[in-house]
Amino acid sequence: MTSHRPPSEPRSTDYASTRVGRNKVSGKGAQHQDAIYRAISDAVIEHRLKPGARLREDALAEVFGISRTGIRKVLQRLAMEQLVTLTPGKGASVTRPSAEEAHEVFEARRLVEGGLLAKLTRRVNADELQELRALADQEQQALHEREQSDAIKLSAAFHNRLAALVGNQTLTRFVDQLCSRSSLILAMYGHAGNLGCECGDHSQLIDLLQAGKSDQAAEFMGRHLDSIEASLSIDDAPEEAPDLRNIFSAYQ
Amino acid sequence: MTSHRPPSEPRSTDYASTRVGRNKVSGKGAQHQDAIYRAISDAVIEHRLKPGARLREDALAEVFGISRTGIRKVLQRLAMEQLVTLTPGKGASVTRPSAEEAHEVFEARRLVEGGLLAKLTRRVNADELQELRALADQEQQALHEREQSDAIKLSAAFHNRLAALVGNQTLTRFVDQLCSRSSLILAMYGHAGNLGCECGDHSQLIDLLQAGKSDQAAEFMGRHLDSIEASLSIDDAPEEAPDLRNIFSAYQ
DNA sequence: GTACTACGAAGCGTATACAATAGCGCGCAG
DNA sequence: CTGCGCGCTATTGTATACGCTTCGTAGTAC
Repeated sequence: MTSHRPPSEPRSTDYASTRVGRNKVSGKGAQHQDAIYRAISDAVIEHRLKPGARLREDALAEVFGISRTGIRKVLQRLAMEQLVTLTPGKGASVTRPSAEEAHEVFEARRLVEGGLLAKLTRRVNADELQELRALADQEQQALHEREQSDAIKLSAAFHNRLAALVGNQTLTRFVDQLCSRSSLILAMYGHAGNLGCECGDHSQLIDLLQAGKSDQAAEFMGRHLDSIEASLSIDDAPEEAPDLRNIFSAYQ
Repeated sequence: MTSHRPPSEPRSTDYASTRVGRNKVSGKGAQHQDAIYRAISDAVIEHRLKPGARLREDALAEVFGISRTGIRKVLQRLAMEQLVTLTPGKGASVTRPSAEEAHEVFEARRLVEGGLLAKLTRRVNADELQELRALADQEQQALHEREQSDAIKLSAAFHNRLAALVGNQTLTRFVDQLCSRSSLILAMYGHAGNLGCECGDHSQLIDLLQAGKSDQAAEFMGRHLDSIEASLSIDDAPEEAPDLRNIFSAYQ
């Protein structure tokens, strides 16, 4: 779950239902736009919007009850986080991460999350550990109940929370973005049954964290991310110039 | 009349090409906007725009010869990179990084750049080392010639290039952002004489890199960034509600 | 003399209108 | 029948117009 909310906030902010009413609430518009951002972002992360899906400005404007101006702002923000791709003259679509991009994201996560974990062992406390366990448990439960969307979101939430506990907003936001992109990557290259962090890795990670074994925890995180990346079937680029001759050889 | 605003005297209006309408041979407007982005970004990084400086949309629109719409897009992008701050209803201004933010940025840089350096020792080649040396030399020369702007830019360029050599765009972009923010931090908290990476640190770093001593190089980078951070005078926040009673107690 | 209020200007936020462009189908020619 | 070219439509890109918030200033009352 993305967790930026720098601007003024002391409002009920109960937009989470993705049910963004169309009639003007006559409240602050900025808040509304933030809600739209989260709505689209969540939809992408939960795989309700699949990679490659086109996001027409008019359609979004109508759905959310604001003009294209506001939509464009939201889309631009999403584009900067690499969740959507803006093609000049063509419009916006949900990003289809390339194989290379996928590898980059996981490499970045190994580096940053591993480093964060090393820092974290020195400052984590009991309450925080308990909170992490709760998240991991919820995630496992969602997995068993085949609640795919929830599982995806909770998995990301675990990693995000882990990063947040270090207390460095800059790094936390970066990890958030990487997690969101990972979700996209899973949507493209993951198998149906395999939704990322499935095995009890997260629980084991908490164990290591609790034991204060920082090196092992960091290393474990690395392996954890490795295994996720390895589970992807990046059968690679149906990119430029697919070999039609070969693909359709049966018809020749 | 507003007190602090010399009312629009630079009305020379030499945005010569007049209407952008039809004979715009210069091709895509997107390109133009990118140029505007770089212009503002460079101005901030080179300390030609100081932290806290207000960036009025009208003024920028007139200077660059496009409408506020395009300017807003650029400003939003800059805001996402934390170079400018958008205050709702108030407008844009060059970000004034807080002490905490400054620490975060350097912590992030230690983590990421250190990790990147470890990777880099395994894949850097002679040509690339030479290029890095050239950058470091240029930077030293600029420092000796008191070319402050050039030195700042070259220092950032060195770190950026170093990151780019690893070949991970995602991490490279992150480092770029951190370097830009570092420049802002130096503008706020650095002394006039001390412009960041002044001593021959960069050269030494290349030496370690060339010798293939990855651990030492990573550690050296950490100390390098430490020393920059330590050189700042974060006398800390004259933040909200300065205690005037206390400050001016002598006059009571 | 101080403080509070009301008015005014300046600048941002959003919507709408218009221009340009890319995609697509149709028609015409070979 | 096929291949190419042209015009149309759908959608984005940009500018402009208008309303709202915020800040500054002045005036008045206490």
